Amino acid sequence: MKATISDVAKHAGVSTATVSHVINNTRFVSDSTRKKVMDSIAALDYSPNEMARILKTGKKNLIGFIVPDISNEYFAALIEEVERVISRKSYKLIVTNTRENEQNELDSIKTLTSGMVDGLILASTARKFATLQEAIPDDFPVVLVDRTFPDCTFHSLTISNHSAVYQGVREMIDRGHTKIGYIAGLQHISTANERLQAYKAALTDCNIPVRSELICFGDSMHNSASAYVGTLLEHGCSAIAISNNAMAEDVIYYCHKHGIVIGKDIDLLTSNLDDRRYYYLGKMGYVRQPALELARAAGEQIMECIVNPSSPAKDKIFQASYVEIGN
Amino acid sequence: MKATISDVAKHAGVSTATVSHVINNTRFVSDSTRKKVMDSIAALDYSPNEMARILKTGKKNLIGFIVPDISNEYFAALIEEVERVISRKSYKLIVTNTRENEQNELDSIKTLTSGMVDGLILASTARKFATLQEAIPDDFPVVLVDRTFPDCTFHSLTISNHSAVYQGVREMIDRGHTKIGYIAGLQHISTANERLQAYKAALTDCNIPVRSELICFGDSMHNSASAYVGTLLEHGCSAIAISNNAMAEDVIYYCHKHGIVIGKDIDLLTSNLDDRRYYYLGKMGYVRQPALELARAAGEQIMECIVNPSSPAKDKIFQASYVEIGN
DNA sequence: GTGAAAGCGCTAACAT
DNA sequence: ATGTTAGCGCTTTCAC
Repeated sequence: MKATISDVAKHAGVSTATVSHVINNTRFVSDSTRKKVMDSIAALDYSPNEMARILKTGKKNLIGFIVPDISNEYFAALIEEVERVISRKSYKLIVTNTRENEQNELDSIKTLTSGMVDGLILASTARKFATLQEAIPDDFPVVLVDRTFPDCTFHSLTISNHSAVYQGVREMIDRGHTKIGYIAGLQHISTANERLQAYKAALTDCNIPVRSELICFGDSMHNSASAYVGTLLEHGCSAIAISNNAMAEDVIYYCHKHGIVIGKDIDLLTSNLDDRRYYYLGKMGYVRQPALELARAAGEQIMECIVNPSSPAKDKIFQASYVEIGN
Repeated sequence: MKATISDVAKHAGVSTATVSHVINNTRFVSDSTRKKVMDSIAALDYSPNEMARILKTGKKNLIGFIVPDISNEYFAALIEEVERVISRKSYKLIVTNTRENEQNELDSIKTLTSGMVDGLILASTARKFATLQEAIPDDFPVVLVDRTFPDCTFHSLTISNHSAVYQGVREMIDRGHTKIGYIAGLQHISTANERLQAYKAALTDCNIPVRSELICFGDSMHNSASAYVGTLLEHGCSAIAISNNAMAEDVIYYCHKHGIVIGKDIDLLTSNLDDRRYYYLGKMGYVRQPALELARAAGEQIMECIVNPSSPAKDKIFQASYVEIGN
């Protein structure tokens, strides 16, 4: 079995206190005893049990980040940047992936919040805020990121897509499109919902009827959207707006596979954190997400929550911007 | 503060043993006491401290996965698939990102292996195997994935790129290229090294001198490669092979930005798990990584290691394949 | 049907 | 300069 601190103490002929103090440099130990202890540690291949330490001290220096879809580069970027921010305060980041599954999310919350991490960043796929509130211990430091709820009482950091998507659809209309398809994401996700509303608002404001057969619902992840493109085209769409990047990539792929030239045969509105990947795929509308700013703010916010757990919930909203890319 | 099991016991007027048994359904409790306990749990918003439970029982049902670059979709795909596999055995996955930094990796190893997880999957960025061996407790269930070491004594699951890259470069040569640039990754990474060797071997076998000014070294992550493209072109390269997908994306972006048509002005050899993304970027050579197979095997292997920690180290090597994509 | 108490591996007063 | 020991929150044997 794995050696414990008392094994080391026994082996070195000292007390566990001394061993502990050697490990943590937390009080003076003479060179000779220190050496004995170090030797015993090496001899027994000892390393302290972090769980026991955490249990005792309550200090973990660990943040949890629960994401819905780790294979979406947008969330990957958030993770990377959050990690950067908190590592400067010598915190480490632990990530779990839920695949947009609420039960997975609840399981992760339970594992992480019950003594494992000091704080939690959460891009939630929950249906209702109440579910979350129930799952997370009172006063546990949490910040919601990317997605929130109308009745949310946690800190929340989000990106509003309304005006950018609205503008994107308006541009399509201005370019003469009247049959504009929409591929929506999971409607319990605040961002997905907001984007769909923006699409509808743009149409309505231009007196174009919102037709339900032109609106398809994907699962906000890869592989759910391509099936809809054909249908939308059959319905006569000359333009398609897509809720998020993962589904947009499906659509783009579909188009290329079928020889449909983007920006010519079809007008596309898509979204991501960085237009590099889309730059060369054809001319299209693009909703740019300020993901790094969001991640930085989230990292700083969770650190602040830990220091000051009862500060009033902030509700920071970043703005996505509409751009046109390609050539 | 957060309620503990003895708070609940006190509140319900029972012993901690009873509370524990109610929570875990581990011995009979009369309906009336059970109800009292449940009520107290609700009243105090109690949830058990997982760390304490782990400390006591040693059971965690948690696997750690340390990746070097979470924003690389290849690793994201591995994560997602590993999670799928182990969740079927009701294990959860915890991920940390090292950004190709060895110290980050060592820190993560320490956090995870000292009592937090039952097993570790590791795509290592360590320079030497000895470093790893030192950091990981003896007999801790580990499987190395994607990258390994010549002197590795852990289970290791990798993808050989030698023949695919070799073939890709040979095809370039067959198409008449003689000045073929190479953008290499971090050379302490086994895969990056293997690919560079394959490139050199292909040239040598065709009596084309390996010229060091045509070989550039990136960091295997985004944003390190684009700077080299101009240089390689100035040196007269008509073809470029790129070690991994993250850097290839830089190159592709660079080309499009500068009006260099892929498959016409320049020949490219790149690599990833899935050619979808590259499909429409022009005609190019492509090394396809069987990432999902790799991930599945890794998930199964770590589960087996946990059941049987002392089974002899396996060394499974998958084969990447060369394909031509685009049109 | 329930309780008392030991102990998981560690840290940190309190001693000396 | 170092040792003794209580206790972090939980599970589980043993006892009743």
